[in-house]
Amino acid sequence: MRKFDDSIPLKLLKAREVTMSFFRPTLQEIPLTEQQWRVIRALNEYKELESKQLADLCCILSPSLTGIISRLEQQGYIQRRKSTEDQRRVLISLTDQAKDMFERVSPTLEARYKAMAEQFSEENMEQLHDLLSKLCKIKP
Amino acid sequence: MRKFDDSIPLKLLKAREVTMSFFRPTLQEIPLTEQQWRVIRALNEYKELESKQLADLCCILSPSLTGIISRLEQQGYIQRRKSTEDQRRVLISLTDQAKDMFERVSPTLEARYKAMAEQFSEENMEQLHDLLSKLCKIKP
DNA sequence: GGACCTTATTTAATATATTAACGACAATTA
DNA sequence: TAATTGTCGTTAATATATTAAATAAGGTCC
Repeated sequence: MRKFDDSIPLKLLKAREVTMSFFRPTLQEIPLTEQQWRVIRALNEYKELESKQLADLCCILSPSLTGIISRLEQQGYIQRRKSTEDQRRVLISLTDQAKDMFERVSPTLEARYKAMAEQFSEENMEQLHDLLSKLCKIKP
Repeated sequence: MRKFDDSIPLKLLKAREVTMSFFRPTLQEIPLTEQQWRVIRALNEYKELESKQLADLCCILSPSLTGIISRLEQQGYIQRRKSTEDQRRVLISLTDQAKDMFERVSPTLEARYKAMAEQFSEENMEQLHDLLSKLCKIKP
């Protein structure tokens, strides 16, 4: 019988917690939640996205994203508009305020990422990226 | 500037979602949540645990565990008693009903795990276990 | 043009995550 | 032994996760 700790889903969860511990303190100071930062980071890169695209990229389910979006909108970090072609679609983008905040905060978070990567080692990091990409391709 | 998808925390999250997709349908039929099953699996192996030990093993924070425990108790799956030496501690264990359910369900879940492991390949699985163990040792 | 089917987003209901703070008890110290 | 300090479990408040169902717009078939 396989042991409790020999579970890949559990180890992925624990590993994720360890990596996030590098960033939580910085995010708390802003303050932003982990998910809010993920959304902002995606929008910073892709400029304007539909709600569903954003959900897929950020690995957040649509119902959760609805709440996250509305809270970020209240905080003045994002704006949304309806697509003119397809009235079902909602297009989301960052406000200038969010872009400024991003430029101000990302250096600190990048530094934390670098600290994490160095401690883990570049070689391990590459191997892990590779394995996780492979793992994401399997289907039930 | 590092790209959005080059984030280890995000890739860990996505990989975990992929692996969990193998088990969710089975758990839904019982029905049990992912976290409830994690708690039951831990208790099946360690027999009796303090709330905090259980939280650490399952990677669930104490406040979340309080709710999970009370719901599992209502469903008749677990029982709790106060430690005689230290009145602060709560000792938690499975009921016979839970043990029966575990014996009935675990073969199916083990089969799903095997299907996942085979698709990913034994070699990749070993490498991933190894890398995740290493990753869990780094500190912010 | 209307019945039908599909897709995008939201709402609702319940469960869990996260942080802060509280109460009870235990160990330590003054 | 009274005060202090620390730990365990819980409660409270807010945010997110999960599933099902509702809404609304678009596309198809006839």
